[in-house]
Amino acid sequence: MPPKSAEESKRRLVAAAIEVLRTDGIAAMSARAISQRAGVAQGLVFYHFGSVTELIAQACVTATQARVDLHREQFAEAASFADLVALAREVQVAEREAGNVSILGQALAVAQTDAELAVAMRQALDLWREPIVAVSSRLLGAGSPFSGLIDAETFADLLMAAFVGFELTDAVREDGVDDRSFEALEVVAAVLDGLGPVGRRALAATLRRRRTR
Amino acid sequence: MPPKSAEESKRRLVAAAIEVLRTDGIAAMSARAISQRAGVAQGLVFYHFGSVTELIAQACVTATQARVDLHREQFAEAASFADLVALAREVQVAEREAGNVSILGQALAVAQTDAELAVAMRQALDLWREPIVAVSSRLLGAGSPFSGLIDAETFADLLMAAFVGFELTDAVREDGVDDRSFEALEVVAAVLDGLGPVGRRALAATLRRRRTR
DNA sequence: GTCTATAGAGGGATAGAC
DNA sequence: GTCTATCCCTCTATAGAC
Repeated sequence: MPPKSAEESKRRLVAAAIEVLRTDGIAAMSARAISQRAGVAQGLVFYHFGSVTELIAQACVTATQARVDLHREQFAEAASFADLVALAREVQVAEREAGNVSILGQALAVAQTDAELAVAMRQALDLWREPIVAVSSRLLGAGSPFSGLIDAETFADLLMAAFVGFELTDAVREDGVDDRSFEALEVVAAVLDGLGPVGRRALAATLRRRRTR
Repeated sequence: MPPKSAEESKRRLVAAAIEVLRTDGIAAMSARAISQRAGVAQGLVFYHFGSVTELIAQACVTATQARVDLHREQFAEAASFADLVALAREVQVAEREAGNVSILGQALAVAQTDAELAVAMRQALDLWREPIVAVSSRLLGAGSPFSGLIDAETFADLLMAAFVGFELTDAVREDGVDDRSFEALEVVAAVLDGLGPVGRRALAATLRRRRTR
């Protein structure tokens, strides 16, 4: 059998790492488990990546990049809070299917006490952050009735944190995906989108009161 | 040396488990590491708890119970959204100090693929959930201008998810605790609390439009 | 570049003395 | 109830053949 190419081996290992993380969890991650699923020798993990941690790090970033690209057009189209919630719901379903958010959550947990993995997780989170900040800027930036209320970057960070936390907490519930959460957010979005001139004036007045206090 | 009591050994093991989880992370959890820090024989982990996982599970629930009790009075006093945000900030600081939210996050990650641990994590989350639902009910329930807008339980679940996600994502950032997030929430809370009659009417009108659509 | 084999450490869990 | 000692397994990482 001719030796496979280096790129092919690395690709298979990265794909296998995601698969193992997805199906068996972070506790089951090992060079043996990953290389076996990849169909390559265990030693290649260290030859190509140096350590298991580094393989996991690269796998998380690579997988996240692919998932973000998948939703890029949808992010570009969202133009209201209702759109944002609908998008969040679609992304939640799609990413739960692919297991990517769960992967991020599990890797994040390890990254709490692993500086090397923390660097990679920051990169992965930044990949999601970029399109989310773009949407948030459209909804909260100049020209919107919420301009100056909340910083788009801060809003995006809160959204992402909630997303990760939702995925982790939801998995330990017995009743599966909690549709009520998204329904509640839909109501909030409808209110925010539907605020007429009167509502906006009241909002502006409240903000003025707060600023001059 | 006289043998210590069973209760004392169990107590020490539980405390040591939390300590190891807090300082070295979930990846370093082992019967050896825990028993060494507890100053007892390694075999006692299995004698008293049956398995390392079960010890971790009980430790998480016990530790969470203690932390929740610590904040109970503050929860009882919160009567506005501003109070809620201020409370969240205090809890965030206190729990970061104690590392309890980080512990929950890491245990939750493992619980994604460990049914036994998932049961314990549901119990731990429910301990936080109870006082949070109580506060949420006061803010969103009958008599409030938001009555019927969002279910208190759903709101509480979202809050908790955001809290866990915030702790996990914040830890991998280079700039530490992001105060801007809480400042942003303070603004939102002030708006919600400060909505006068006009704002509430506008809100009610928006909700009516949505319901009859 | 890929493979097999293995060293060396650490882990879960149990047996049996006290 | 607690301890020490141990079995057996899995893990990371490396060495060396091809």
